[in-house]
This record gives sequence, structure tokens and C-alpha cells, in this order.
Amino acid sequence: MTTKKARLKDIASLSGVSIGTVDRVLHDRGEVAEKTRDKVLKITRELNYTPNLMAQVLKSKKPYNLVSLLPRSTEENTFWVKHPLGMLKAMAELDPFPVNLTQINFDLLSEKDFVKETKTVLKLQPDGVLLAPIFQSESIAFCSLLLKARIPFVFVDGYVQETDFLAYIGENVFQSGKVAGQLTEMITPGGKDLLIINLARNLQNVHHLNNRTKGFLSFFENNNNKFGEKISLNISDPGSENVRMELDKVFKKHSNIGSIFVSGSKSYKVADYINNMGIKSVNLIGYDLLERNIAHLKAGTIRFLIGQRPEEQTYKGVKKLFDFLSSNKIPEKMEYLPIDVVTSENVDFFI
Amino acid sequence: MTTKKARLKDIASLSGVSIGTVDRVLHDRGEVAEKTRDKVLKITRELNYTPNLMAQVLKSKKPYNLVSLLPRSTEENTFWVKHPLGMLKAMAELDPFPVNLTQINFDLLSEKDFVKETKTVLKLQPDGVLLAPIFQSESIAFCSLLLKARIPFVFVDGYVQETDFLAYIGENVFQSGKVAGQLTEMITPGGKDLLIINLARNLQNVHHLNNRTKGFLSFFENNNNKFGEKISLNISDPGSENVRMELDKVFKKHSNIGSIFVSGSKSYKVADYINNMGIKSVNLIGYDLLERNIAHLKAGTIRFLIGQRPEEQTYKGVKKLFDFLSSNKIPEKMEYLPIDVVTSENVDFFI
DNA sequence: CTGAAAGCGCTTACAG
DNA sequence: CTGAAAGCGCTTACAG
Repeated sequence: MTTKKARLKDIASLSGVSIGTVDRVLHDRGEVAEKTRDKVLKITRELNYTPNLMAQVLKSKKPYNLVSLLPRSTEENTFWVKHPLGMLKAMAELDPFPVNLTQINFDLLSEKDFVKETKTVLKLQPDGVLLAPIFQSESIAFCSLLLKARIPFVFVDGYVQETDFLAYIGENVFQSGKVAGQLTEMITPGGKDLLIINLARNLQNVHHLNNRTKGFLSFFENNNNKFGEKISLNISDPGSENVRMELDKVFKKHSNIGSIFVSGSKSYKVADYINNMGIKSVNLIGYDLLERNIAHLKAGTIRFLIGQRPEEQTYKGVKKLFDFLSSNKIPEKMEYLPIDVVTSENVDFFI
Repeated sequence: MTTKKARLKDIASLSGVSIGTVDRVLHDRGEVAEKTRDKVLKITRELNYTPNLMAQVLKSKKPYNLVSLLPRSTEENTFWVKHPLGMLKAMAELDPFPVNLTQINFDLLSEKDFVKETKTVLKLQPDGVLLAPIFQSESIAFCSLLLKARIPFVFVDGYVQETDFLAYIGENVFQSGKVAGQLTEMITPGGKDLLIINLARNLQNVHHLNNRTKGFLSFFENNNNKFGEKISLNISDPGSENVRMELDKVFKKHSNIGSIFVSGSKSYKVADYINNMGIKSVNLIGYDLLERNIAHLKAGTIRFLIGQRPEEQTYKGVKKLFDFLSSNKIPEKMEYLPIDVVTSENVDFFI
């Protein structure tokens, strides 16, 4: 273990050739006699040679160009505001290395804009791509172009099974729903009804939210069910007026609701309603550490938020792309991040 | 932003001197005329010069020698088994850089051994030290020696206010107790008694555990108290026989216990007891993702475990030492890691 | 007080 | 097919 690192020079002298030749062998640049090649490779293995990254980087002028393609954070949807921070953190750590990152954004609600921006990405001729595959079929098309151009890509937020992605970093959606189910079970008195709300404008997201809801419900399957009715509500127009109307209807019909599970990141909309109506003793469980969600968490209207570490997703995504490009490191393909259970008392350490 | 990085050469030509002189100025190696010095510094600032880490590292042969001083993980106490993993992860990431790490361990239960090993550390003449200051006064003595030798040190697990540490990475102990209190409040039916157990052999740890307990109790101060009695129990001999005896006494006296809070990492001992006695519907909340705790969590005997990310503590500790030594980066002094709320449904993503 | 040169380990033309 | 040399940006003796 204390042997010094082997250098090209060492391999060269042991093989009886020059370092230029060694380099040609190691980089498969051809023009080397079979016999020389074999000998050099043998010695390389014996010496357990790994290149000195410092020298390699110092020499090579060509930087790696990474491109990210993520939804734009908007007034109406601030979930995506954290993702750039993770990328910046990764870039800061990689500062000594020659890497560039170009951030491209698209409109979360527009397939057309997504397709347009995929073209922008391709024009940049990136060495690696970080992608949130919000739109399924459009993402498949884009990824097949990346594959053809031999550009590795990493998914965050979600993944598309049909593509040849380098890695996915993000939530296990089903299981995070199940965690929400467990928390709900713990804090809801027996006999009460449960209200399950899918609240999202983007229909493409439905798949995602459905999986969470399935996970949520799955928790109750094998537990002796101590609750009353499980009421499902889909709200596709998240305008406050519409949310109020929809919830009015439900609460008029059901007077025994004990807990509400909101499968998307807009639980604050439901919390607003609960506050406005002065409804007491209903437990609200939602997702994502948006400012407005956190305000309700601290005020007590929301009991639990489940966090999916958006920053860590993009941070790790950038790192994995770089490690793959610079050292050929093949990352673990599916990296599920921890499902954070966040309350008013520990939220400050998560932000 | 797209301006190329300035090099010594650029500063040299703009200042009308050689790069040797520029280097002398930047490293304060003296022997430079005041006037030259000023000019060089001015240009350096103007060009926004930062040295090329790659070239710096490539040139300098001298590696940084880090030393860690942590308790040994034992059969009886497996809490410390995770800490080395974080350090190894950091070292793997720092592989291209010239850093070494020597791990020194001591007996968690012996001040004498700790003092002995501090001497081992000093003999190694480290460039930086990572330390778990288990024994207060002995740690103060050690740290003052480090200070005298101008060796920076970072605390994990706990910190000693009286010393001049570079950084602390770990839990906010009081607040983590408060989180436990909140969870307890959420899942315990009104009117029930709460049992609070300090279970640890090492008396030095009492301060630590007391703080958690204080945090736990503080949660109930400002909430209208819906619970019955709060029973405190200190068990200093964690032998199973003794634990059984102590708990027998308590349960004989109190028949209305709704939840048990164990302030240390040995909640599995209490869980063992609960299982053996066939006690039902008591909520158990403990700390740390030890194997035996996790087994009880999955089996349902423990409801919540609170995690303090031991791996991340040492990982970040090593990184901060390296960043400080190599780039003079002053880290945030108090880095409180998130307080993880762990249940049977999300535990797998934490291990 | 200052400059010129060697060298860290690698890659990249170029000469043969 | 192979070797010798230049150079990436920095640091470190050495000469003057």
C-alpha cells in the first residue's frame, strides 16, 4: 500500500520503450507493434498503473461541456428553484478541473418548448447532459438522439425506463408515498376518513403522482384498516378559486376527515383553504420544502412535509457525469435518495 | 465570466518582472523590493488571479497528513462503526490529491486510553486532526497542544466550546431532542405517561444525553400538556439483566406508560425488554441507525429512530480539513447536519 | 533583489 | 512503428 504510484516513465523503462510508446498503447492510438503492445500492457497491469489526474488535466486544454435541461422555476411553481443550486455546488467543487456547465430551461407546461430546447441542447454539442424527463415520449425521442451522438445523460426527478441513461438520481416515488401513508397512520385517530388529493396542472405529471398515491394506499393494504372512507380528489386547475370550490364540495359531503394527503408539491394551497375556513384537527401531509409549504409547516397547518432533496439530485448528477467523462467511472444506475421526513422542528436544518 | 484564467506568466509580463519574482511576492518569501511587490500585488488583484490547483499539486511532492482520533467501535457499542466509512469516502474523492489519513482509535470508556492516543497523534505530526472530544477536560488539554503546534482540528459528534476548533460537524443535540418530543406528542394518546430513559455507561456522555433530554422536555413546555406523568430513569449499567430489573421496577409502579424516549443509541435494549415482556401499544423512540435498532424498527417495536449522519460528519470533516490546508478555505464553524426522522418505511434509503 | 532554468507526469505533434 | 522534445502552470534551487 505504501508503494509509490507508478508513472509512465516507470512502465517505459521496464518495457524498454519510450513513454511516447507507452502512451500510444494506453490510449489505443495504434501504430504499435503487437509484441510491444503486449509487453507494455503486461507491465502496466503489474505496476497497477493509474494515470495522474493532475498531470492529465494540466496538459489537456479541452474542457468537458455539460448541459442541463430542467424546467424553469416560476412564480406559480417554485419547486425547481433548488435544482440550480446543487449544480452550482458541484461546479464549485470541480473548479480546479476543466468543466463547463450550460443551463437550459424549458416551460414545465409546454411539450413544444421542451422539444425546442432539446434542439438547443444538441446544438451545444455537449459531452454530457443532465435531464429532467418531464414529457415521456418527447424525452424518449431526445434520448435516442443523445445515444446516437454517444452523449451520456443522467436523469433527475424521474426516469424513462425505455432509454439508455447513465444514471438516475432521485426519489423512489412509490416508497415515498408509502412513508406518507405510515405517517398518516401514526397521527390519525381511528375511524376517521382520509382525503387523497392529486393537485397538479401538468397532466404529464399524473403518472408520477399516481405512483405516490399507490404507495400511499399500499401502506394500508396489509395493515388492519382502522380508518373510514378513503376519498380521492383530482384537481387539475390549481387556481385558488377552483381549489376552494373543489374542497368545499368534498367537505360538504364528508364531515369526518381526519387527514389529507397531497401527492404533489402544492399542499400549501390546501393549507390556505384549511386556514381560511378555520378547519381544526385535520392533519395535512405534503411534499417538498417550498417556502409556502414551510410557512404552513411552521405555523402548524401542515404536519409533515416529505422532502426529495432536489439540490442533492442535481449535485450528484453533475458529479456522476464528470466522473464518468474524466475517469470512465460507471455510476450506480439507480440512486434513490433518502426520503426526508420533515417537521416544524427539524425543517431549519434542511434549508 | 468567459475571460480565461490568469497565470503567473500574465502577471509577470504585465508587471514587467519574471514569474519567479511574482511567485516570491505571492508566497511572501521576501527578498522583493517594496515597489515591485506593490505593483505585482496590484496586477494580481486586477487579473483576479487564483493559482491553478492542478499545477500546484503536480509540482509539490509534500502530501498533507491527516489524523483522526475517534472511539473504537466495539461489540457492545457499534455506533462508531460508520465513522470510518465517511472518511474513506472523502479520501476516495481526494484520491488525485496528495493526502494521507491515519486513523487512531481509543477506548470509549477510558480517559487514560484517550490521553495515551492523543500522544500517538501528536507524534505523527499531522497537518490536521479530526477529533471526537468524548472526554471534556482531556480534550481541552489536547486541543491546546494542537493549537500550540498550529495544527488545525475539526470536531465531530460533539464539541468543546473552550477550544479553538476549526469547525464542528454534527447534531444540534438540544434540537434533536425536541424533534423526538414532537414525534412523541404526535403519536401518543392523551393522558398517557411518558418514560424518559438515559441509557449509557460512559458518564462523560451524560452531558450530551442530558441536553437531548432537555430538548425533549422543552417541546412540551409551550404546548398545552395533554400527557400524564413524565418519568425519568437513568441506567448506567447497560447489561441486559440490569436493564430488565430497572424497567421491571418502573413498569410495576406505572401502568399507564404511552411512550418511551431513549436518549442514547441503545434503544434496542429497551425494545428487547418490551418484546420479551409482550408489552403492547407502547411507542418507543430512540437514536441512531445501529443494526439492532433497525431490526426493532422494522419489526415495529421501535416507531422512530433519529439519525445524526455519522458518515457525513467524518466525510465533511476530512473535506474541510483538506480545503483549509490546500486552499486556506475557512469553513462555516458550526455545521449542524439535518436531524433525520427514520421509520421502517424509509430506513432502507439511509443505510 | 531578480531572472533563468529544471522538473512534477502527462499528451501531442514531429522527425525518423 | 518508435523516440525525442515541447509544453500545460507552478515551485524551487541556483546564479548573478
